[in-house]
Amino acid sequence: MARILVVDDEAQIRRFLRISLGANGHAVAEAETGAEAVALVRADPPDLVILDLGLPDMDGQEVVSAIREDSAVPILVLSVRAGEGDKVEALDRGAEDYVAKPFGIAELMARVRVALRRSPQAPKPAVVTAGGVEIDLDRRIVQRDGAEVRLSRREQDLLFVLARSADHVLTHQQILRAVWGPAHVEDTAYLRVYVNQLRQKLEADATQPQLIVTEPGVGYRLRTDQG
Amino acid sequence: MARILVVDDEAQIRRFLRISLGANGHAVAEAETGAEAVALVRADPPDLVILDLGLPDMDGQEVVSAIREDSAVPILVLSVRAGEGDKVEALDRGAEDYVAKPFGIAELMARVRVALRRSPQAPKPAVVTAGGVEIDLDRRIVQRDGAEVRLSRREQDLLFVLARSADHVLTHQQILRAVWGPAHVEDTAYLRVYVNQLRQKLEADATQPQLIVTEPGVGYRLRTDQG
DNA sequence: GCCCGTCTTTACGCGCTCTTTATGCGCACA
DNA sequence: TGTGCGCATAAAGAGCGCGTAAAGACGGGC
Repeated sequence: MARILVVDDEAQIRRFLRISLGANGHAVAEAETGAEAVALVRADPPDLVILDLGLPDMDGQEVVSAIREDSAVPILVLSVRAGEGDKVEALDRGAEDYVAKPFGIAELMARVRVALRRSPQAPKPAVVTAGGVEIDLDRRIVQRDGAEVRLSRREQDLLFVLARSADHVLTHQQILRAVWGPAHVEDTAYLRVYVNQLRQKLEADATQPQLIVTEPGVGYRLRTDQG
Repeated sequence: MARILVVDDEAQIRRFLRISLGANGHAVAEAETGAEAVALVRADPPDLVILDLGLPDMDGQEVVSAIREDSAVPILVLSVRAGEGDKVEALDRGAEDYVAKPFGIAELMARVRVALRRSPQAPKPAVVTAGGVEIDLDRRIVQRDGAEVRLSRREQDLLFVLARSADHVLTHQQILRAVWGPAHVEDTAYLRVYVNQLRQKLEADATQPQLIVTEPGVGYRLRTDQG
């Protein structure tokens, strides 16, 4: 799900975090020292760093700053030091969150989720392009060669369902259920009509579809530039 | 510096936060109840919400969810409940951070800074232009070809809701909930009437809308110059 | 109490969209 | 070569979403 770097000199804590994070589907890398952590982040930035302030080689606060110089990766600080000054310093140096030990694992996992959800590790392109056609999923706008294309509601629904699974085959049933609802998973006639209408409006040559391609006996697929 | 909404039923806490936040250069708005907070966020989203979970009218957790339905504004939760379950629930409902009372003011301010620095510092354009029409979101002023346009209360509400999501499609329900409240999400007749009135006042040719465009079966969208 | 602007509600007709049906084409298979 | 199936395409009727006007209800100011 996400790649997380755990920085702590105590093997026991690392083990505990590795298991907990792993159970939540994350890939865990580990570092024992600040220098090692900084080097790892620089070499291959993870999606999140969990950093214990008490490290043998350098002050944890310095590690926060050092990482921030290279990367904007979110940093979640762990510390036995519950003093307010430490918290303020770490947060102002660029840490995203600060959890005092001993911490509850449920809370920590919740805070990990928070940190990960606001930094979409896979910034999915909200806009799909294919040939001269541009599909803006966020704004629900479709353009062809720069000009906006007028689509009816059903046409839009169908196109966006395909676009959201760009370059993946969707079966007739999947599409019908998504657009017309579970009651119409058999009405493949709808599909043929509307696929055709979209092709008329979007394809350069509707008889030679480049955008919405038929997968015979299976379904349809929207082919993009990057796919 | 930033606009912050403080939600707490205890006047003493509100006062304390108002002074502390004000000293750091923030503009503070206040709400005593959950319903009031949700309404304020909907009407004019602040940059940050500081929310006490213990409110008289509704469960604080519900307030988090209600705000999340309308807005992505960061929410910092305060609570006397230090239980892990409460923390996890609030964070998973979409809160950005959770601070247990009693809290240190220095730590709280540091966490406010964290929440603000990652929130879209991108100063949203306080003024939206489209064709000859200029919409000043801050001052709630609308001009057409340099001349101020008189709009009724509902007309303003509707226009500003659309303008705040400029170039994005808003569904009938979203608009109705924002302007007329949750009880009228079915009254699409309102929408037709008021959209038409705005077009009469703002469009060059009300029969060929360039500003407020209809998305058939979905909703409406305000089209700007930059969009 | 009256006036005027605003909001709400109702009514109507046009035009688009959805649905449905019919027809034709190409391919696989016997 | 005929048959059947899946898909493409065209077309037409029904339904309703939307624009528009206008009357009634409401409320605030003088």
